[in-house]
Amino acid sequence: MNDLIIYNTLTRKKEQFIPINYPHVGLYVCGPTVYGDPHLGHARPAITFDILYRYLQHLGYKVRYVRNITDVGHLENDADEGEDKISKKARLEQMEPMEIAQYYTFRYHDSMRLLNVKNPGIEPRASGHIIEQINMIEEILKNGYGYEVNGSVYFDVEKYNKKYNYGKLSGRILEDLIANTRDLDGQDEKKNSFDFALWKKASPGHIMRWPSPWSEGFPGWHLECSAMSTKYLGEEFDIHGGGMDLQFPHHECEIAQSTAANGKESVKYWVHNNMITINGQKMGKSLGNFINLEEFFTGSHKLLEKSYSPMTVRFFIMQAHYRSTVDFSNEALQSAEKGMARLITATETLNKLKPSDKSTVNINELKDKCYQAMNDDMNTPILISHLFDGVRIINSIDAGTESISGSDLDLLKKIYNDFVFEILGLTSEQAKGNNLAFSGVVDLMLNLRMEAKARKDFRTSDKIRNELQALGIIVKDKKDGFDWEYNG
RNA sequence: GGUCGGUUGGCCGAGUGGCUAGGCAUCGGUCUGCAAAACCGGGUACGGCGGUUCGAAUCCGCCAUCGACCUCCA
Repeated sequence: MNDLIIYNTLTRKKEQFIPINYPHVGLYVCGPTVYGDPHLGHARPAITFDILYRYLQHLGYKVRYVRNITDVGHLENDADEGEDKISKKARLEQMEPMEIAQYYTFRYHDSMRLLNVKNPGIEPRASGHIIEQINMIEEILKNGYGYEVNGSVYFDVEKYNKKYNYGKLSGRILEDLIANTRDLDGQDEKKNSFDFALWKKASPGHIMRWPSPWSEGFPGWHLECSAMSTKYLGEEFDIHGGGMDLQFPHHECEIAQSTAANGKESVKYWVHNNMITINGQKMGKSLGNFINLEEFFTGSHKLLEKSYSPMTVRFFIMQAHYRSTVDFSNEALQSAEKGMARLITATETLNKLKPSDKSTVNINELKDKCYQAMNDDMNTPILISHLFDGVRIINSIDAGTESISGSDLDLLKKIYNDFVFEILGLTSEQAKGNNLAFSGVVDLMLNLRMEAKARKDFRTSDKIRNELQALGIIVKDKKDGFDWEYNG
């Protein structure tokens, strides 16, 4: 249980995972900003940290998993006058801001359910924690690391950096930031361009606004995560996750805020997943390769040759290490789809295996390798490669070229149940067996085919096979019978 | 321009100073009435140039190339 190693962005090293309050683990992950449909970029962190959550639980930790919903928009860089993303969308569609946020929150939940991503224990909304954010700003002001200008409050990075180290997470040095500053609009209120907003006074047209000691306005970007993680996980907690693109400035600012408010660092392990590319290119709206999850599941995007099931997307993401970029292409997705089908079929074959007196295969070694892979910074591709080695073992036992003892068979079943379904979170999407009448009819047809084969009536047997195949039923002959799969 | 991270065989994608990653595709074989499935086996690698080393794809340097971030974009 103490063998888990994870890569900590803060130290840029793999470190042994030791929770602050064993056996409890606090896990905070940056969730979506709900102003648009969930896309591949949302799937990657959701799945990465779903696996971490599942694995920690599997190891016996009691995990409190917090994943926020950002429904207080963030200022938009290229919008005129720093407009709130959610309120902008609201005006465009003539809806209430909260209506937009609610709609896309449901859309996000729907996609997560399809991807078999477990619900977090707490899913706090930024809009529901305005008071906590205001309190945090007051703490920061009290400690002297913030200043108010015209109803807005900014974080004093330069002062903070004199005592602490601003830039430690992303490897930035304040002097470089000063040297590289660009000219941006609306910077004149700040002492320094790299200062960031804790509270913004709302412009007259800004719909989302709350009262505060400083102005009617809205909280700054990075504050919600600091306030909500502190509220639910405490001033110090174990793991904070999110996409690599959030390292700077978002997570850097979170560190600064928490440290400035509480006087100490809040996060022990920072974990970041890498990004997704499509056909080798960054995914972006302007590049026309922006594919949302629903388009994947239905195959409706023009770059997709076919639809890809949620489990295919999940499996594909897990076949790459979470700290590597992963490139989506039709060819790669289709090979993942086939590979996963083979893995899932093997788990079904496993349940039909008959034990022998003794084993000719080493199941304990397989188990150890699986744990070693997961313990080594959640190396799911290596885990999957071991599971495929196991597939060969399962099929060989089924074919009679290897044998397995009863106790080894039980262990093998446990390994596959634990790793394939519980930890990797795959589910069988194959429809076989869902309907007793349906599978009964297929079995009946295939028994008739067996009889036809027995009397060498191959015209009839081939006709049955071909017509079943046309209906999506794949017939697999075995030595002493048959098996089949339905991909409807 | 700055910081960081990549560049692996037909495609995807791990890993390691010398010992088969794995998947998909492909080729040969076994099985089969045929096919499929399954099993066995084969081929194709480590961006370029130098250096360290008995030995580097793995360490170092330079170059090329791709990507992320660089203050309000999850």
